[in-house]
Amino acid sequence: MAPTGVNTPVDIYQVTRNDARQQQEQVATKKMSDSYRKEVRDLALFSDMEPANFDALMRGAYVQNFPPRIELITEGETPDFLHIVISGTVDLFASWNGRETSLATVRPVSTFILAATIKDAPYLMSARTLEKSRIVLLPSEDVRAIFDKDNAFARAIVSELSQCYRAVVKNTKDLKLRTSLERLANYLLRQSQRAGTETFDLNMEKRRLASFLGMTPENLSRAFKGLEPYGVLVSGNHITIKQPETLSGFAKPSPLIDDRMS
Amino acid sequence: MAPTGVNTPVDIYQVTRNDARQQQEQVATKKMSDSYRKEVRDLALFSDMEPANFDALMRGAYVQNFPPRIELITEGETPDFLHIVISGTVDLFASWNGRETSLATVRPVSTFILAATIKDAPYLMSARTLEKSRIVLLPSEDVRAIFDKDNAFARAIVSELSQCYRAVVKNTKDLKLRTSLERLANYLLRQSQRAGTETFDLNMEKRRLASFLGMTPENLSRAFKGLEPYGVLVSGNHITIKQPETLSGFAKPSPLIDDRMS
DNA sequence: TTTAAATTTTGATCTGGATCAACTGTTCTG
DNA sequence: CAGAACAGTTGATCCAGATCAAAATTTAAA
Repeated sequence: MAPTGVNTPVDIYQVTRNDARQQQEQVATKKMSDSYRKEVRDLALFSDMEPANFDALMRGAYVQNFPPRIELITEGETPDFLHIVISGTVDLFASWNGRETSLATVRPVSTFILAATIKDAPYLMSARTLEKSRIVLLPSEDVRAIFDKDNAFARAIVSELSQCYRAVVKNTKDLKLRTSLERLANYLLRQSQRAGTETFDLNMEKRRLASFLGMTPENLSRAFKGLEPYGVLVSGNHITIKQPETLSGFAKPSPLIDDRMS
Repeated sequence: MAPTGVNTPVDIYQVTRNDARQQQEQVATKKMSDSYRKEVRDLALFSDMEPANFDALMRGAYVQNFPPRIELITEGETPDFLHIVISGTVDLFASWNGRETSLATVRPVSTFILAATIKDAPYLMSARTLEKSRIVLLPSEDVRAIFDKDNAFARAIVSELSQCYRAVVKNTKDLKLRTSLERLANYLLRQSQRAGTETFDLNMEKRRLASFLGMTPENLSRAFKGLEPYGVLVSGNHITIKQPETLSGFAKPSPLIDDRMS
């Protein structure tokens, strides 16, 4: 009945709003000093815009430290801020009818929910921190105002959105054209390539990897077993691809699905 | 083994390039006169741009009539043109490892493969006409050149890409959070809403609808049966939703998945 | 109109992957 | 440090949906 890779929201990462508020107070929200200016400015999204406009954007910005497992935004709400992950990890997920699925992981340094911010339309995904994270918050109204007057910024947004769009299309192809075993095999090859070695650590819990790949944790566990014949060695988070060609022969990676850039 | 809603490419719509070329010659490619200017200009994507820039774009434009089942573009190729469907229907699909799946249907008047054109990156999807179609072709280089100098155009592209991005995200949620029966139920409700009546015709073959919804034709057939208890009457292409509330109670449509605008 | 070809439907069977349950190992926490 | 949560694994069972085969329609072509 229930589709693949879905958890009831109550059995995982359940942190109440109150908990969140409590913990946030430990590290106060503050106006952004120069501390993270450079990191933000270096993002392709902001690097070409007018200095004056960048300054204006930064004047309204906040930096906030969040503890793990805090829900930052909730799907359906209206975007108050464009978020930028400076450190830590953020999980984008969605729920429907008591089911939940992981859609993406955001790592430093990058933004999320740009499309909702620009269109001033409700979030389609919720976001939660996975670990202690530092987030820059840019008021949506400021972002839209500067989008309206800064042409370089508008063009950078085009570039960013194209990238995001293409990433989601690739993900859809992965989901519709491959079995779960194939998805896992290709995921491992991508991670291996990213690491530049045949040995690497999974950078998220298996539970969430399962949800991301559209399967249950039990099945992911079996899928890892199923890749043993292709030379995949698993020990906790630690993965070794002993026979990359063999695995590749099974996974048949394609740049039109698996190249995370372009 | 094979994932859901997939066909081998050879068993459907197999039209060779030669066939295409032969038939195209029946209706010659031509430089675009004023005939379709207005339709193109009325698209949100082009309506705000500088008249001079729009003219420049139109000077390089072609209109072409295609017979049904012609492959217009092939995934992996580099975008030569931004396409605009003036009449007819275009299917966007993708293949991997001998499997194929339908990703979207483009209807008049709208563009497709904007992201690839702007980024000058390989197509992620192939496109084929489903019926006799009239397509306007704008050379990609022209589009990029004018994107670089026309600020209103750049902003319109942001709006269009946001829309596309959000549509794909919604589709992913549909796929990952719902069973095939739920997807069909919600699809019918959307179509009904679009038509404004409880009675409407499916606007594509069931075979392709199945692929689009991520299931096999056999299963779609059974799914229609499975919706009878919720007051869905099917006769060929003709659908009647006899008890919209009952169906809605089962389908549980959500604006964050099913609202095609916003 | 009469074949021919393709789509759709129906039935029977199979299988990938979900669910349920029990157990192990890990990491918080009092 | 002991106990409680929780992540991960393993086994047994179940089910949604794929596959295979064939009949019934529909569409297209001669």
